[in-house]
Amino acid sequence: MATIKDVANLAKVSVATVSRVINNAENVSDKTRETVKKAMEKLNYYPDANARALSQQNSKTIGIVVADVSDPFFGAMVSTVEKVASKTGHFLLIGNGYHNEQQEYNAITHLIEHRCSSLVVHAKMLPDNKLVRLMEQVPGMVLINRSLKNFEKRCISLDDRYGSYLAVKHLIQHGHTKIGYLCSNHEISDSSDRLQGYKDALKEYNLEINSNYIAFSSPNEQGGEQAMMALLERNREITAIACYNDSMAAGAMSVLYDNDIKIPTDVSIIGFDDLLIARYLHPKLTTIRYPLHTMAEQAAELALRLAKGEEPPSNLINIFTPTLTKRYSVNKIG
Amino acid sequence: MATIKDVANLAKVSVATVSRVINNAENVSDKTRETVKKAMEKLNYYPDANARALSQQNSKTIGIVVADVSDPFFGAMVSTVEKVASKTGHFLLIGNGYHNEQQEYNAITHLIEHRCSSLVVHAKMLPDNKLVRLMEQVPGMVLINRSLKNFEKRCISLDDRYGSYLAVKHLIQHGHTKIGYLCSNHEISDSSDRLQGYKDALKEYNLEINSNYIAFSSPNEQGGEQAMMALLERNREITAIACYNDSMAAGAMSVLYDNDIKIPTDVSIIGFDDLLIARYLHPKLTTIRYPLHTMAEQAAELALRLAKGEEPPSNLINIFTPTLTKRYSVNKIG
DNA sequence: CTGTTAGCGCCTTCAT
DNA sequence: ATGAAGGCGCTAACAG
Repeated sequence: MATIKDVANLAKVSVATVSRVINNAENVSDKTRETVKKAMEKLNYYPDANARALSQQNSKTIGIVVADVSDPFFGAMVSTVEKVASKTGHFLLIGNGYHNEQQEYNAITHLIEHRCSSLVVHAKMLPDNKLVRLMEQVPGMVLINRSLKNFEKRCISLDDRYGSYLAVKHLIQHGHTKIGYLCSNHEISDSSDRLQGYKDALKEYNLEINSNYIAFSSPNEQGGEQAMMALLERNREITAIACYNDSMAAGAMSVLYDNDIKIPTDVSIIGFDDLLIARYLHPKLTTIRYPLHTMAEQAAELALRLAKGEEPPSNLINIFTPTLTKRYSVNKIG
Repeated sequence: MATIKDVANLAKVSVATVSRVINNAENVSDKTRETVKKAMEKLNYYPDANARALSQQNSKTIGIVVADVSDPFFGAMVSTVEKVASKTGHFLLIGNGYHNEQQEYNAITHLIEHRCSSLVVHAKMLPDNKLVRLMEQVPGMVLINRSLKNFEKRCISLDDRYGSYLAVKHLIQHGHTKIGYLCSNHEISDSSDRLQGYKDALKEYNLEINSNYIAFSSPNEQGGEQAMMALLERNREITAIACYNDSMAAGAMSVLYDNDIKIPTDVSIIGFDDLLIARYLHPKLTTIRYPLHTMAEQAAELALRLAKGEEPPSNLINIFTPTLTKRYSVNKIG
């Protein structure tokens, strides 16, 4: 692969001049610029990004770690950050944590090794203390979907508990009292917070919390199927179901259909996240909106600022509030 | 950020020794290794990946370009390649082409600049001649979902036309004769090939090709809605619909429901790709299986081999054959 | 406007 | 088993 030297030789100029052309410096005569460009073209020259990063001490790349790019939730997150990155002339490096502490850690350190000055990190398995150490070392590191003590200003998260509370309250206000909950079995705050929101709503309306009404499984379609089946086995009286997320709701709906239970006539169901799929299930899913796009965008911009040594904007929203998106999967009872 | 020199100083050894520890070289005494590791720990040392890549002339990273990571189809593709990468100790660099020639080109050159020795490229807008030039320059570059003349051995693609033919034949065999087609409006071979497959099947059974039965729109849920509405406006007699992909099918189904048209009682529908969503639509979608996982895996492994200067395995499958996945969205007519 | 040169952080012979 | 030193490709003063 051709180097800057090859180009300089061919164009009969110094490497400095070639470098200037690469970087669009002003002080190069049009004629020289032309010959250099021709030489680059002829040699199929691609400036080595690693060498540039080393020399400039700046890799112009922003890193992101998510649990799994192939999950639509994280896909949307990555996509948003990518847009911010490319708009500011950065390249995006992605790491997958796969819901595993060690892999989350590896992903983050990999990005640090690549000298990403800005980091948007979604890591839920890594314990606080390890995260703290990393946050101290990397000023451009921002946490998304998690709030870390003493670093609140560098965290963008959602009030999960409130979102879930909203969902269940919506069901209660439609007359439901026997409300099941499909819970994620991941041992992270998202799961416990959302479950807590469910309980909050029940308590507020003096409804009993029945552990038979709660089923745990993986927070995806298949998990939704399993959890729904478990719930069905144990109860016939449930008239409404709140779900950890839209994917579980989709799985649950398919099981309900298989059992000839009509939605929302027989059973109402509500999701969480408001992913694309919610609009294309039948009936269209009523759900809780997770303002992922805005949050990811803010996180990316914050990371960029912090990396430059700037302060977080004073009006920055660190904890977002979910809202209800009404569609057609919830009915008044009776 | 600490450098190898800092570590060497603190550990009172030379940088060479530190380098050996970093690379797990044999010839370092246990004692020295210990002190060096302690020093690294103390300084929060992260070896600079850019410097290593430069010095080793090998970035240990594989690059992938897709149209859009946030699209579930490409999410799955990226995820598969990522697994191959991490299994072989590589890091993954992702570029988005956004269905745009210039952006596809930029994405690829970015990856080349980062000295990814292996490249898995999904680029459909870039014309053949540009692609040829790149393929010539980068021996570890592999094309996915596209076949390039004279580079067939470095391409992994699907027989789109046959897949679509299979789908429509399936509908015909269920007695349908008035069959609509929801076509992608992207001007790429995928669109025209799949449309051609639709026509092939009709011809084989001596059915008329009616241009009123074909609607074009974006190959996503929203496009499916639009195309379906267009079809509905123009025809009442259609009893079955073949779709460019599952996303369009999902959009179409939601429109059919909105218009009180029952699936599959009134209208049968068939998708393409067999993404996760197909199993969670109601009714579960009959579709054409795109063996994406296998294909992406093969592409990644091929790219890795080629980068090492090895030949493609002789038994490599370059053109995959789609298959039919029967579910519940297609009925016998009448 | 252009060239010379000293690093950037790390690896890799080659000595010792 | 360890150290010294040149080089990877590029940038950034500094000179001219």
